Amino acid sequence: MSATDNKVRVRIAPSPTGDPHVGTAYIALFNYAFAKKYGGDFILRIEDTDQVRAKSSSEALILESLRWLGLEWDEGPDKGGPYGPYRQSERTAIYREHAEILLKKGHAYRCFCSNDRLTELRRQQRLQGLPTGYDRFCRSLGEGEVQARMAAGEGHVIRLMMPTEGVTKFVDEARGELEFENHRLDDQVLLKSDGFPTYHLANVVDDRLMRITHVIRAEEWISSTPKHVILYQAFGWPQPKWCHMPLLRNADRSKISKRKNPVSLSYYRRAGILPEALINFLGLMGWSFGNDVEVFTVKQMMEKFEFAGINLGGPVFDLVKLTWMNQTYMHKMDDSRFVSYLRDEIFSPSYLKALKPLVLERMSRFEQFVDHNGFFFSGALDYKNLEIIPKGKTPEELSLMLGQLVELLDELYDWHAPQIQALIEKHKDEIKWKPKDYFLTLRMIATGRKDSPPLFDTLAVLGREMVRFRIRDYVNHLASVTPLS
RNA sequence: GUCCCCAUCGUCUAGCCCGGUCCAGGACACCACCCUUUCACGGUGGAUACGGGGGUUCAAAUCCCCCUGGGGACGCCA
Repeated sequence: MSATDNKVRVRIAPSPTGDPHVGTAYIALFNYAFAKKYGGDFILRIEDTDQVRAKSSSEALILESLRWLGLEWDEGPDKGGPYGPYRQSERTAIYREHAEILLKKGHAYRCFCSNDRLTELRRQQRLQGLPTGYDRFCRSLGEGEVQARMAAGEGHVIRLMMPTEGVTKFVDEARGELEFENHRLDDQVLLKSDGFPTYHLANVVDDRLMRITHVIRAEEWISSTPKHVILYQAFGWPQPKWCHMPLLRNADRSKISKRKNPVSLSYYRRAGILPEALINFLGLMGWSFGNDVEVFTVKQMMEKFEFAGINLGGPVFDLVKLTWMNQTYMHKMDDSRFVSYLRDEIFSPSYLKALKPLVLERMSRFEQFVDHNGFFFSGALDYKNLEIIPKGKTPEELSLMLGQLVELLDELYDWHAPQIQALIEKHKDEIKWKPKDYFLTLRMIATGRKDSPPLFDTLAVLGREMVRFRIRDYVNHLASVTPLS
């Protein structure tokens, strides 16, 4: 084995299905710190195998966000490297080839079961209190039948043939040895009927082909790891080392989610959180520097990082402490950084340009700009002096309506004024609110004032995360001033 | 429901592996006081935690078991 074979190689493998996620940055940070501690490589791989949900705009945002945080990768889709391509959608031939290998080796089989059958199967299993999972119906299909159905062009998937007895063990670097009974493992789909691989296949194949030595990922993957271990065994490959980081949590301790927390890195950037403050704060999640030191750089972190130092309790992502962290970094800024930050991030040319059509005709002197448009640059607003609850509506009704709205906004694919307008008009009609009640209320919540530029354009410019944040913030405010009975 | 992971102040955590130095340390938030024309920063002090029950031991936050609680996974999503 040559020296390069021993080189530490880790990866971050985000799926480009939406805004760049704070959890991605969190896992990226620990991968980065670990790799750099040992002079290893940090690889960025885009896992865009979900044809339905992958968005090309999302990938660019992920790259931009990780760069903003200073987590620069050594190999990735934009800069290439010796093990490319680094975008899974460009590697489908590789996955098909590997699925064929497993088929030949007798570790996989073709399955023709329909989605309807699978759904019904799961329903029955749950009804009877049985563990859900594929019943391995197609395992027993004869070769002749398989060939015939394939020749007839019948759609099918390729499943992994799990061992039915014994146990699968692996060492989690943060937890020690973990053990799973094989007969409980599902015959995982490896290749979907659209010819694309599932996460399990693509991930294992790529990690091997890209010579990944340590898989550092979130805790939610623990229960899939035995399947991955078995895949490595089926291919006859050596395993990487595994380490699962605790999951970031909402205040109620559930897995961090956009419904309960801002999770978009774009949001934190817009909110004026400094990248080094966010990174430092993330470094405090599940890990500590030691000696009661809380303020440190990535460089300092990577000197000290060890798997054994990981605290397994799921850390609550606390905006208040993040804000404190940001303050300590802000106060240390020099003059030029202060000026350039405001100019490039807060009053950036692109943002000002987006604002121009909304604000210009309402101004007669430039001095009015700041006073009229503060809400375009701030976060939480002050609702104390506004009468937001429409006449004839109860706080409960308003709260319910806003809850529905947040859900709807979340599902909106295109965040542009016409789409936002269509969605909101529809909701308004469905719940039979008067336009004035609905729009004025929303305007006040989004802007903190009764007068502002056109509502939908304003929401579009503010961004999904900010709008959602303000609605949520207002609902909290509402609950605090009117104790719900 | 089934399997798996986890468990120290409200929150982030130190201590736990190698039991005594811990009537548990630091930080955020909170309260009080000081500084101060205001606010903020800063300083000082305060309140607040080993989930419960059994063991083991001279001794347990630290080791073992049970319970409870929390979380995750169970998709042709990742």
